[in-house]
Amino acid sequence: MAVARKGHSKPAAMGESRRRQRKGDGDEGTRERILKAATRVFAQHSFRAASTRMIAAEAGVDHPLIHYYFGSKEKLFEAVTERIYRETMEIMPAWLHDLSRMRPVEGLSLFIDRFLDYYFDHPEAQQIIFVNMAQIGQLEEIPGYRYILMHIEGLRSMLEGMAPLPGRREEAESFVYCFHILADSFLGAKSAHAQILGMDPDGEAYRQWVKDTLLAVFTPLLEELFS
Amino acid sequence: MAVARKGHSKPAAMGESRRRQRKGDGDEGTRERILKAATRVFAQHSFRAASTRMIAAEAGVDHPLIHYYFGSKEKLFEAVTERIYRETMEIMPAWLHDLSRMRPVEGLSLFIDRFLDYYFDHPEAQQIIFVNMAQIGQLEEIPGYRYILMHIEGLRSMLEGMAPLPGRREEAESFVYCFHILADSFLGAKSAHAQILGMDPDGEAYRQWVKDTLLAVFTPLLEELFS
DNA sequence: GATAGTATTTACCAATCGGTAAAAGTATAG
DNA sequence: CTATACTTTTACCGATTGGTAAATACTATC
Repeated sequence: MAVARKGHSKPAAMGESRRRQRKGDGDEGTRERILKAATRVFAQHSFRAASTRMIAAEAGVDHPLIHYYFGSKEKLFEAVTERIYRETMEIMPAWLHDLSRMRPVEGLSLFIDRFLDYYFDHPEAQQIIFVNMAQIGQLEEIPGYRYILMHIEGLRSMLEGMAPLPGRREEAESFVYCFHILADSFLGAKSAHAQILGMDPDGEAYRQWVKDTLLAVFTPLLEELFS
Repeated sequence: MAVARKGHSKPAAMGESRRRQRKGDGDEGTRERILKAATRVFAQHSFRAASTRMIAAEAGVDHPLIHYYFGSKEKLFEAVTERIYRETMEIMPAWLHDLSRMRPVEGLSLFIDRFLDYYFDHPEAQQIIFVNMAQIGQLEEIPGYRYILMHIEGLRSMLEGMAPLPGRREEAESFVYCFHILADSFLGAKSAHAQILGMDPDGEAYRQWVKDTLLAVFTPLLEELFS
């Protein structure tokens, strides 16, 4: 008779034993494949709208495996948001590298390039934030939203720690906050913006439009802050 | 035996016959109560995440009445978005009244006040746009998204027709588009922003923050456009 | 009061949801 | 080979989804 576990066991023990049973899939391990599939699905649908069956199908596994490895939809979502938060916090400092020795507008341009480089390669982060944004602060409290708030706050505090942010404090804060919110919309709802603009959401033209638009809006404010 | 209709009949005939059967509810008519309840529910949940049962409960009716009056969830959503689009298009010109004879920054300030006055009283419009934004342009095509796109486009073209929008055309377009996207986030996801800011989403402090923030970001750009 | 047309309620349907129990498969340790 | 632990699959549960059929309630007209 199978043992009835509560929660789930930690299959990460056992050293190196699960890494050969997959077809031609680059042997990732079931847990990792579920996590990656969940990241993709949660990037397209809010926590409520996403279903464990969709994630299982995306990962090519049977849906009970999700509960075997993660226990619940909530905990899977938490694992996804936690990883994204951690990875983003690791990469963020690189975006600021050498910016302080440049002139403000050039620094902003380079920052936007680095920022867009990363998020066009890892769109899920901004997408997950965007599709769940309307639910944050609402009555229904979902574990994992915590990491979304920390993500927003992390980006904000990093940008505010950005070398020189002089001028009136309130305007500097508006600069940082609005930059993030705008970028989150352009990257998290890119298919909508691209459709409105008549562009391919994954094409170079859209990327260039995002950069030009952010520069056009924030350059005057930046120059005012430094005047 | 009851007649099996396909679709649904048009209960709007019969002149004046349904307006007395409700308790103390201000006698609205069932159809109108469903439409208003649907507007509230669709403002909090995306089209997919909202359910006809939630709407029926919100309206205080049995859920088959939704299909009796509107035929399907899609058509109900379409009715909601169509009305919001129509009402917004009607009110928009008033936001621009007398703005052209003012100095740009003062005009922007007054415009923001009128804009926020309306959307703090009618938050559903921006909320519905926001919670469905990520799905627009995606594969799944939902009737009613059309009105959302028309809403965005209408606001954009109205603002661009705003008396003088001089300067480089691209920057003027960035101004208008980003203003709308930012405002949509501040109003459509106000509970999230308010939580991040530690404010009450329906309080005067948050409204003031929105105005100050929009002014801080767009005043320098506006002045540059007019220089 | 009978009739006809509208409005509402009751009872259902198949599909899908998150989640669970238990059997079946698979590998390793002794 | 056997015992054991881990992994995967099968089969289910109750709840909810959008939607429908049919019965009932209501109201105005004749």
